Amino acid sequence: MQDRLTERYDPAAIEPAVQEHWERAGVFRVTEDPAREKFYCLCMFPYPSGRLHMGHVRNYTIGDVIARYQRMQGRNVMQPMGWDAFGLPAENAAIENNVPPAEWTRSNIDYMRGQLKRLGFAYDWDRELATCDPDYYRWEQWFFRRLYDKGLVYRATAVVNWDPVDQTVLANEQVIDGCGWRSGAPVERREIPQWFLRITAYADELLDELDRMDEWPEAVKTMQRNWIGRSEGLSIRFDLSDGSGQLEVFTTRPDTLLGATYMAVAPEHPLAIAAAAADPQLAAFLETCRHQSTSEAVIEKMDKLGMALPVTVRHPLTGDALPVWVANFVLMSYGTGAVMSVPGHDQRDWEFARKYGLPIRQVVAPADGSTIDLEAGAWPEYGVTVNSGRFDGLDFPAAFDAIAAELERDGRAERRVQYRLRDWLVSRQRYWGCPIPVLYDDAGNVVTEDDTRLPVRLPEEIAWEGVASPLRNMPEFTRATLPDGRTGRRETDTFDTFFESSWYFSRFCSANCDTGMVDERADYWMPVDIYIGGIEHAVLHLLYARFFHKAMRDAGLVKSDEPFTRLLTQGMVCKETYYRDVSGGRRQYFNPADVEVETDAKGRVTAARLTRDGQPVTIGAVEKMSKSKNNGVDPQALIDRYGADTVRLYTMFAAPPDQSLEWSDSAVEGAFRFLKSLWRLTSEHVAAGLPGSREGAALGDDLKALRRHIHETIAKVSDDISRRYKFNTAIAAVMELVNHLARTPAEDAVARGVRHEGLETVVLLLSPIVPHAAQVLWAALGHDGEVMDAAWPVVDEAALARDAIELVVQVNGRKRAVIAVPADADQAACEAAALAEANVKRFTAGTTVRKIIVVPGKLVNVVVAG
RNA sequence: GCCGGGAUGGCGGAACUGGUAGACGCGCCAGACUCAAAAUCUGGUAUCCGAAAGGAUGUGGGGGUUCGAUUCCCCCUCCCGGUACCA
Repeated sequence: MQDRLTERYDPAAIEPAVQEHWERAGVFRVTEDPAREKFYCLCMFPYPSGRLHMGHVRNYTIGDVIARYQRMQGRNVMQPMGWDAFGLPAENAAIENNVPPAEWTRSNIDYMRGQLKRLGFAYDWDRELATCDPDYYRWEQWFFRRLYDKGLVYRATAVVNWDPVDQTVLANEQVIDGCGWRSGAPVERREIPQWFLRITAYADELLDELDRMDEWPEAVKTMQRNWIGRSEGLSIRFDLSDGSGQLEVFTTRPDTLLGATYMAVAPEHPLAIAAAAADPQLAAFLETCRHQSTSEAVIEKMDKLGMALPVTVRHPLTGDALPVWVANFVLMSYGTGAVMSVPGHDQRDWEFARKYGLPIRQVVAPADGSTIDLEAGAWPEYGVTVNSGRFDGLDFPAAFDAIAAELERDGRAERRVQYRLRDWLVSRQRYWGCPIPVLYDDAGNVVTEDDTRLPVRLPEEIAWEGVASPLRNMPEFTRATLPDGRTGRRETDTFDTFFESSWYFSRFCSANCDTGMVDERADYWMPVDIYIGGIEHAVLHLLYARFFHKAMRDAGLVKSDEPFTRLLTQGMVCKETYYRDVSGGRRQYFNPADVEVETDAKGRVTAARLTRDGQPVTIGAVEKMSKSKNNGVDPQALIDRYGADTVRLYTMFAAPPDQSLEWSDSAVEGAFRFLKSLWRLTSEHVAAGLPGSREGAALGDDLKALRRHIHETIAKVSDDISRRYKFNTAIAAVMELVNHLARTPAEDAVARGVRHEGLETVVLLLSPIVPHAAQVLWAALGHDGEVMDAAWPVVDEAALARDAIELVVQVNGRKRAVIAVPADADQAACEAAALAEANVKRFTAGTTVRKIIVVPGKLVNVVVAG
């Protein structure tokens, strides 16, 4: 390590040298040490899409800052990294470039690993894993069998998007305006048998545990609670009028039962299908429904359409005949595929009833006696029952109980707890995933794979023809001998990639274990102390991972109830978009790197043109960096130009981690400028020789103020990093300190001593953020060893003492003056000083002082009247 | 549609528990250095009035609570994330 500073800050020279030194010394390799407090710091692992994007840089810098800070607190810190390597983009690359997914994925991993190393992240690379590696996925195949034996796995049919031209299943993302993204053909719904994990068996625990997860953001917990959607209600069976059977529905509002005026069933409901056989018009309607999206967002936004079925049901209380309709918004996969419709008290039912002339009845009224207008819309609030015969005049719980009791007595209903959460569909009809380890005998019966025959390897040498998974056409894969020696065939579906990402954090603890899924080392490291990743994972990934962890716990594999003690959700990285309208109403997007922006005298953006042709482009919205909007800024170009430390510093400085970040190239320049000036200040300081001890020397007012600032900054930055996770304000505080250090002359030994203390503090406080520069500066300031192993600075309470403080003086809440008072001034003294101030007198003259509010240490507010 | 989040100078953001709105940085303007440019340094920079002192206005819009509201409550607009096969 160098100990004399070059005059110029040259990241291209120092960063590779420092990284090489880390690598040689193996400083990030960790093992279990029961004597030390552990800290497991984890970022959501990346999908190896090709190159790092700014979202990755931001995510991993946040994690690295926290990991390095915890290390300086003396903890045994583990920070691993791996690859969420299965997924759809690899198949798209295979189709587009005719390169096998395995090859594409592994070369992406190699490139991106290099980029991560170039950024200087403190990872223990010995623990690296890729989920497409058979040594990884064999254990989830093994665990699938444990879940199967426990009854937590089952096979049932589910609806998929089917592309009739490409003869393949499409992801929701691949369906654009109801058509396949490649074929352009209208997509069909198709029901096929698929594998499910019984996550609903853990619904109550997943819900209840949220109350004890104090270190998760409230927003994420609320979203998970709503997603699980526990509700208590009544399951009611309506008799079909012709006596041919019953129609079962679930309702959370039995108090509105007397207001039910029709029933609605899903297009796939047996009643609808039966009726369509005799009615071509109905059959045509069901056919249009068959082309409907499977996505909730699309279904809920489309026109609500329906048709009457030639059947009625009997109301269980009144005996009235209620019509049964088929409606395109009722989901077969949710509940029983049928709902009772109460248009008076449900807005969607109201709109449907209005559209088709169905009756609307009021059966609940506001408890305060006010009236409602059912002509204007439904009234969905809780109130008191009306028009409900012998059930009139009851509030919600009383009406619920009375109606439930009567129906239960007759065996027509029972109270039930229902969840919005559905079981986890883990089958994917895709090639690039972990093979589901089951087989079928010649009669089609399910046969689970034997542990001894695992892993079921995904063939990687494949010829990709067309767009469908090649597995189905590979007899060498599908033809199999069953564990008992009979012939059969192998399942060609693969797991949802959320399966892999649901347990990788446990595997990191015992990454090289080849005798089990995890070993006892996981008991030392788990749970993860802080998990950092995008807010877009608030529900799906984080709920699946919580469930999987509990399932592993119940299989005796891990000990903790929850996998992630603390969660930090980062916002997205955004950038302005630039485009031109091209034919067909489409837009051609241009990358910001290829666009020049014009500004007016105030720096306001007025126009943008394409550098290539000098012609204008339209300035679009600021959106999440994405391929489709072509607004990604390549971090590599910035790293090459400014170095890793500048990129890290800028991403941490630009916004707090949980907010979205709008990328600005010029602000990166500012971060670079700051590092250059810190470098220069330090270099000038050490060039004059290191100062001796300042022990015992008295400080003047300026130096006292500087020392106070140094120690206030230590307190502020420590709190910002460890409690608030506000790295932007931590950096701002350090910048202020550096400005203060630079403008305070340091000519004599005492002043040079204070400056030395200040520079040491700055280097330590910044070292988690800019570790390369900090290492070199630390050495230059006269220290041996790693700055990351130096102790975090400690606040000197004595340095914080102040003689005088400033108080704001307000008159009627408006700031009129700032006064200085002794730090120990009492309330009366503050009031007197405030009232004596000339500008305060101006506003109090000729008025009566009603009261004076003194907020100690902050302000005095004089309330006057007249 | 539903669930969650957000909106503050020209821009990113700060104000942590209801107490000085705009810290820090970018940009811009002026000046210094320079033959010149770059780099660097110094000063200014919410808007309006004013030479200044100071004053008025101002945190997406409308209302409310309070001595005092970016912060708490109610209503609304727009933007973003998720919506179960993108990861």
